Amino acid sequence: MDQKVDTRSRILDIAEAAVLEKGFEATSIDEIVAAANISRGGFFYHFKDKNALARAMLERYIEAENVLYDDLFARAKELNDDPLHCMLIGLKLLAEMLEEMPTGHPGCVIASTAYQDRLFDEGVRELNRQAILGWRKRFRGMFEEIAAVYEPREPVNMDALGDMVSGVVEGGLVLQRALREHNNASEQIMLFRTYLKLLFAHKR
Amino acid sequence: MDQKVDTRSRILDIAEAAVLEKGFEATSIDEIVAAANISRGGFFYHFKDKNALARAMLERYIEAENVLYDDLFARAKELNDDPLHCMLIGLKLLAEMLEEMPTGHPGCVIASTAYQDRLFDEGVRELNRQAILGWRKRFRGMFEEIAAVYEPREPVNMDALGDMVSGVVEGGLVLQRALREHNNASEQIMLFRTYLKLLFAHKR
DNA sequence: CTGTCAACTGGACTCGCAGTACAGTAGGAA
DNA sequence: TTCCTACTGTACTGCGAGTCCAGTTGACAG
Repeated sequence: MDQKVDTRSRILDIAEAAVLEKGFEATSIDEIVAAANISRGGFFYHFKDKNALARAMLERYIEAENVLYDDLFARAKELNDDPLHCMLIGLKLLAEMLEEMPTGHPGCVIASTAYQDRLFDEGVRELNRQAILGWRKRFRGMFEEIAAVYEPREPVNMDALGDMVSGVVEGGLVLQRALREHNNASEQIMLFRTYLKLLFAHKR
Repeated sequence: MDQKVDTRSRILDIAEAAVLEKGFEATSIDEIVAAANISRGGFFYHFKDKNALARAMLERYIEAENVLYDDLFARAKELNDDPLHCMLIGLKLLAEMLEEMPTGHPGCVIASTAYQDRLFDEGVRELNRQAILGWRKRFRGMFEEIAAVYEPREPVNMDALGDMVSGVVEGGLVLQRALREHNNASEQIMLFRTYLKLLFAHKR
């Protein structure tokens, strides 16, 4: 049964790498199977079909991303307790992290999934939706803490501002992929950071 | 020969609608052929393969988007000659336009293409790249005009700021697609607008 | 009136990939 | 010894992309 976990997650590792590099559609099951040194039957033993694989990958990816954010902002909080500065430090860390990734960035699976929509079933789409709503909640919470201390210079919709973190990252990754440059996402985050500095300039 | 143009652009119309709704991969040639009332042979007479179709669609789409931006900011300029206010009005118009689209928005083909990368050949990828670089140039130009009149409160990279327009739109559309909401893109644009207001607050 | 050409039709075929079915097997747990 | 999990291996279906090609239709040119 350790074997099971082992093979399953080996498939997921291989599939994730391939999908992030070439896209879901361009990654064939035969290819995964060959790389994992298993038979086609073995693959379908673990995953009913490609949708099941997509779902499992998304779940893992979202989980990892959440852990990453938890971690990042926990470290930021250690460095500065003020909610605004914590946010700013966290974003800086995020930008640095994105920049350090040699191949650019794995590229967010969310956008990829969103744009290949009909290839996936409702389960995958709902997972995707919940992930973004989760990030909205997370960041809105943080912005509300900031707004409790700093009065925004201009009125903003907190949900939309929360979404803007995801949006700026996703948008930056789209640019990065399309342009074949490697620091667009981190630059976009840095611009967003100065936005926040301007928006929450003075304490209440 | 009118027939040729006619059929070709009918294929493009049908393909574009299908691709924006379901994605490129999920749209089969058989399906396009059926909707256009032509034979498979007829399709391949006009387009060598699916890549040629993608290229033609992208060209048309980018051209249309450029015309749209020209138009939008020309109207904005009529309303206010000041470069900052022209930008702000243009973005407002863009946001309204996105919101008025009943089905959400056709969804930007750029992001879609970027994330299905390996499905396309170098020609398609390069087209995509050039489109984004074109927008970067356009918006950077506008921001430089603004910066000549208004001093930015914080230093910003003008290329990155130019990219941010595309990024915010793309990112907003990704959110919109994934969340199945319909005003995320326009909300994101409005947030970006208040960013610009804060950034370029006082005249030199 | 004839020939040419562009714009198709229609059918047959190859190939790669997803997914199904199912029979068989190796190895550990009860 | 038996049962179960985690596979292997093979064979088959079906779909969609792309190829090949022979034949048709209608406009226009000489």
